[in-house]
Amino acid sequence: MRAIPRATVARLAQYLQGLDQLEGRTISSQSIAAVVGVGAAQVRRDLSYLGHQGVRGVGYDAEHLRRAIMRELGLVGTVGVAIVGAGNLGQALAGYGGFQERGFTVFSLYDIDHSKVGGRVSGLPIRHLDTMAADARSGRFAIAIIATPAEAASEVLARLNEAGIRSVLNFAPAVLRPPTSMEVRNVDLSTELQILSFYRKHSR
Amino acid sequence: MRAIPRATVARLAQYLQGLDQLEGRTISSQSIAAVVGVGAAQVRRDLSYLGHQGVRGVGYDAEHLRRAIMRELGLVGTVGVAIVGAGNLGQALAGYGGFQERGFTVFSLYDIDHSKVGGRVSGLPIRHLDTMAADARSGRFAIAIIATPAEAASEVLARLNEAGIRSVLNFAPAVLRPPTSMEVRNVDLSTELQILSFYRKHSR
DNA sequence: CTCTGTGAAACACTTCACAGCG
DNA sequence: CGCTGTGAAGTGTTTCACAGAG
Repeated sequence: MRAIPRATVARLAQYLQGLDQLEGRTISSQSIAAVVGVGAAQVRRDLSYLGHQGVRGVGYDAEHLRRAIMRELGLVGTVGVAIVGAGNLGQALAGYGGFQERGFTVFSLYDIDHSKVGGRVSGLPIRHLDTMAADARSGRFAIAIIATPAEAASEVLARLNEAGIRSVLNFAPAVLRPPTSMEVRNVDLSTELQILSFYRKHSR
Repeated sequence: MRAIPRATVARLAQYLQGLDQLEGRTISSQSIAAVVGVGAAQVRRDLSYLGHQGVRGVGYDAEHLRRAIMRELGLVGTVGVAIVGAGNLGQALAGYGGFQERGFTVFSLYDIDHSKVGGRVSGLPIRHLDTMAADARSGRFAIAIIATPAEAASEVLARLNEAGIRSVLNFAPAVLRPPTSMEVRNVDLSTELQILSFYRKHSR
């Protein structure tokens, strides 16, 4: 029963968001399933990885469940995040309001452009990339978001690895081959559009 | 052997990117595998869904393979894309240079803010959301990217569906429940960070 | 009687290992 | 020989269906 499947981890995060849209002290697997669009059996199986959280005949206690999921996802206290690359995308991400309310705090942006370094974006400082490793090691952030051009991405990834960062969200359009010690999630716009293109073609 | 697995479709898009980094007229499953970080057997299995494309003892013809993948992904001619929401993120996406070279053309951004409508971002016009359906129906775009606030997302999705758009990439932090006629890929920053948080916790 | 938790079956996807083609 | 294409085995994930708790 140990070792939560990767697919389940991804859904737990969705259930967490979904809980916000549900009313009532207790909720059933059925109602969660309806909100996130999966089967009720799937929800029960997923939640069973957290141990017995529900009450038979009644459902799950909403608040208790929220905490249990957050604990399992490591969302205790505030998690520090760094944004590497202060270009268009980096700045847009810095302006995204959802971090704070989800328990994430952006510590800083990093760039190598001297005309940007020292400035601020959405209230966040832009620091030089060379200072990143020290900030990482002193625990200012635990997760990094790569928002650089493609050419810079693998270099940045190597530096992050060296600085002991294990979790990376990559927005650069590059195929990154992370060391096994790292967990990298790629969000490549081209790839996503290409996948959508396939499903468009195969829907008529 | 028909019906390409979803997982394979996602990798085909990656192989396509990976081909750019490989030299030579012919390439082996081994070399593709090395570039995108999967097993060679996986690559061969995936490519076999395209029919017999390789030559035993030699490998795959790079140019031929690229075309075969593009054809399968529906990347024939140029595919039109719309960006809904001309805020921070929408503007950042509009400035992303990778669309053109991958065969996608952004037709327009859409917004409801009258101070934005009529303006331009990165050379692209911002049109009123109310004109979107007509543009969709006249074939100006086939894929839409939602870059609105969370509250607006499901309303936009409904409008897109009504306008006959089947393929949507959603950047709004909302759990969207698409009709079965649509294929929606969600890129939710919070969800991604929460998943990364889990793997960070479970790596020490 | 309702709704959870879970064996067991079904399904989906990946990897192995090798026959066979060029 | 080298490298593809693919049965067969293995692994991971989802769904069914129901026992059992409240």
